[in-house]
Amino acid sequence: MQSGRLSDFAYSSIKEQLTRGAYKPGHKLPIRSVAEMLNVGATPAREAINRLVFEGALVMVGPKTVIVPHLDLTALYEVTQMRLALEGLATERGTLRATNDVVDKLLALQEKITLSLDERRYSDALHDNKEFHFTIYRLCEMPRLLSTIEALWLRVGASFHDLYPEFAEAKYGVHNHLAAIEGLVDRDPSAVRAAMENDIRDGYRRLKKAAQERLKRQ
Amino acid sequence: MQSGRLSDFAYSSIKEQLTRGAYKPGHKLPIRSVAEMLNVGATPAREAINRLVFEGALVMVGPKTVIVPHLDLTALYEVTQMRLALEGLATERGTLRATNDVVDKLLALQEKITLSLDERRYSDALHDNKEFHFTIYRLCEMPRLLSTIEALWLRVGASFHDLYPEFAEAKYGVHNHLAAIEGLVDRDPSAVRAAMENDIRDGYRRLKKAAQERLKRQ
DNA sequence: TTCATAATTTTGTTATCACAAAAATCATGA
DNA sequence: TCATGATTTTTGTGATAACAAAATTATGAA
Repeated sequence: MQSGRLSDFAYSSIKEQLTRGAYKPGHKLPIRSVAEMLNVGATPAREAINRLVFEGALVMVGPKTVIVPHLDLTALYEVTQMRLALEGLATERGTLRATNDVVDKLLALQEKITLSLDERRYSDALHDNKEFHFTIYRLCEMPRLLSTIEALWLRVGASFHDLYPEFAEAKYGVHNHLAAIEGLVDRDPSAVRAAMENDIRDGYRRLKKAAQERLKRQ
Repeated sequence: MQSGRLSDFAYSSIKEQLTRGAYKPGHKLPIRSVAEMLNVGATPAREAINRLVFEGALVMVGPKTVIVPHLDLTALYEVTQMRLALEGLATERGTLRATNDVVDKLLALQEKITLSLDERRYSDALHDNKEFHFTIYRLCEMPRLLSTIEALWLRVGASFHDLYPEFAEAKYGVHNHLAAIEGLVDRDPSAVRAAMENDIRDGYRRLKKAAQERLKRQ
């Protein structure tokens, strides 16, 4: 179940819950409740929560209240800009180190994604979509860059997770992913970057639209 | 002296020490020592240290040993690439919002920097250099971007701080800063970005060279 | 001296407790 | 019904102690 530090276990657990959309925006995360739920003491729970606040995955709305962040279009925009810059960098660097094995893996992933979308298994599609992106980003072998990008994904993932299903419906991304794969085959950094940027921007627009509609309904 | 949370106080204190180069690379930071030095309990000290480890400003070299990172050219390169991407973004966005007041402030800062360099007050020069950069970055009003950039500065600042004096000697940067100011006057985003990128790259090269020479000497 | 090993000290982690402050609940009056 | 103030509960923070494991030092043999 858990190995080593309880703080890390608590951190991973909450993070996992967040990326699975287990908590609705606004949901409170008091230390003692988290501690009880995970069967750990207050100290590891506290540490995990604070770390997630530092990373921006959770927000403090009062001196003693940490919640799952509400939809925040400003944050979404800002994170998108940072994603374009950093994932663009990772993509260009990665393309130069691409191998045929990676291309095959991406093709397989893309087939899985398409299948998942057809069968409306959005959660699976989103999971493999993330794997698709990070398979490319991992190529550049820049661990610090990678962890920064991961933090950005978590940031929007937390508050926008429940929008992803309606976001995935549109099947945006398929075309961009295929373009990215073609660019990788050609070892053409700027082509792959353009495809990935397009993917990020499409996602941003779709997510923003869904968020605006939801905000209007309430 | 300290207001509110002791953890934050401890965090800021250590961070301050790091950016001032108070600790040599390899210096150990055991919880209890830090706690005693800052006159706080173990909990705040522990929290501050862990946070700095997460951010990459300190490194864990064993299950129970946290040290100030040694010179690491790989990390320097990686952080530089991220800086180019993120500070480039901040610069372009900021340029669009530049005002004459900001230009005046930058001119004043640049005069201070030049004076400090002439009088060999490198610490002052470096401080104002940072202020110069962040005065531009603050313009875009993207707080999440800004804090990410700050973390990057801290990252290299910690292990490369004692190289900055010999780095500053060369007076690199002056020309780039002036070019940036001119670009701001013209409200020309890509001009300012080019100047800032050049500044970052010059700094990287100088720092890398100094680090290599030092590594050779030992 | 050098290296492996044993003894000792140091250290990180976690649970627990006390306290002050914040948040929630309730009561009251218009 | 709603605002407002008082009361109760909940909560984050920080100190402390116990424990296991790591780091350090001491030891001894080759």
